[in-house]
Amino acid sequence: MATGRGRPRDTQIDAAVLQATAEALDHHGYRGVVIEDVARRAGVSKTAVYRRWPNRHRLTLAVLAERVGRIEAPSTGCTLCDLHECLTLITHAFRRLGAGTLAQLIAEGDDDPAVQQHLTQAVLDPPRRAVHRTLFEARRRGDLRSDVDLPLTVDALSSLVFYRLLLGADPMDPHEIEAVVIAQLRGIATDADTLLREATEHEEHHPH
Amino acid sequence: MATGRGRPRDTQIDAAVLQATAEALDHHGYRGVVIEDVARRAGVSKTAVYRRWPNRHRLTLAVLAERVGRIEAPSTGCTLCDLHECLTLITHAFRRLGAGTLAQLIAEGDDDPAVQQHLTQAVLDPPRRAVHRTLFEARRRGDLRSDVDLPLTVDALSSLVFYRLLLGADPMDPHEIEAVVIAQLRGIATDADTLLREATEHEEHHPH
DNA sequence: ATGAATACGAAACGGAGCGTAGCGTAAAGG
DNA sequence: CCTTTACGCTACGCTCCGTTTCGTATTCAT
Repeated sequence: MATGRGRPRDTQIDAAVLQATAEALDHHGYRGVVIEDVARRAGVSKTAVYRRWPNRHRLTLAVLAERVGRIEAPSTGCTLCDLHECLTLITHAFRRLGAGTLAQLIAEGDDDPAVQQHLTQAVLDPPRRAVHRTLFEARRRGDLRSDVDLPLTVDALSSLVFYRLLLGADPMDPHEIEAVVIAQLRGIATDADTLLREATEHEEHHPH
Repeated sequence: MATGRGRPRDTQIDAAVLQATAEALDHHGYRGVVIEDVARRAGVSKTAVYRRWPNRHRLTLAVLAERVGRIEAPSTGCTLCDLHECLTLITHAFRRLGAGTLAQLIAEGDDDPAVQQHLTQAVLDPPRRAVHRTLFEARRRGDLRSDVDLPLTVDALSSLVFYRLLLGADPMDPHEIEAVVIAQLRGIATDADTLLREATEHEEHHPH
């Protein structure tokens, strides 16, 4: 890899395989990612796939990481708005991913710590960090009590999104997200009422 | 089935297979439930297994339903205590179940609504109902605001348990459960401070 | 008693899909 | 030119699901 000895890899193959994998993922979920089919649709041999990714788990993660990894924590200064936006972003990103796919990836990591770590790093940490950052900023502004357990609150907020995706009938809708964020804020804010008022004003400046 | 024509089924086989399945589940998780192995350890033919359960998914659910289905909603009259107890029960029941197993079952139901429904009914609904009942009692006592979205609050509380089990490093510990319940109560209670005080008194009567 | 229906065990099978290996060819560098 | 690596093709071994076949056993109905 370091030295350029031998025939260089065809970078178009990487792209084609990732493309085909993404399509299979969207159409049939994780179990639709069948290496032989992916290779054929990419116009590539199975060998070429396995030369780049050690197994279909890692291949799939390579696609998902790009989709989910780009969640940015919003920062408007309005705590309620930021949290709402944050959870909305996560909901959208993971809704496209699909419940079965995520569940399958989790299951596969059950007995292999390395697999589990890759999943966590590539797919689960990014949204967590976004929520954490949002809460951190809020606390820095003095919006949150000082005794709030930040990691636990991160879990409390993001867990709902995953739960509804994995186990619920429907993913979260905007109204539900708002209700949860408000209830949560009442539990951890120094002055929840003021935050709610600020959010209402903010809404008037950025309608819909 | 209605008429007793033909040789009756050996009820010991049912028991032996369920037993063997439970052991496999505890030792190696869902993927350890290999029909051929289960049958052998139960001293039974594979045919006998498939005559009773249509596939390993249903066989596994038959075991889990008995374990998880017996979660009873506590009812001491102390809202905080009841919720704490409720979440603790769920955490214990599902910790034994194992993250990989649950994830695998969810994944398998992805493209088959019937499978998904069986899982929901046998494993996921019981804990949900326990939380719901606990919250319902609390609202009936007037401990909760009247505008509280009960189903959503049920999700908010139980989601955390599942999230930590499926995606987190460790399941919830008692201290974390308490912190979450308190924060949540501040968001939905009519008078959170009084509830907390009651819980403290209750604790003195039922120490440890 | 005899026959139909059902259960049981043993064994073999078909199928899906993962990941690997062997072989011949192609492209790069020393 | 020789070594190294990439590529495609094909075949293979492996695991495990769920099915089928066949001979035997057990029960009820007539």
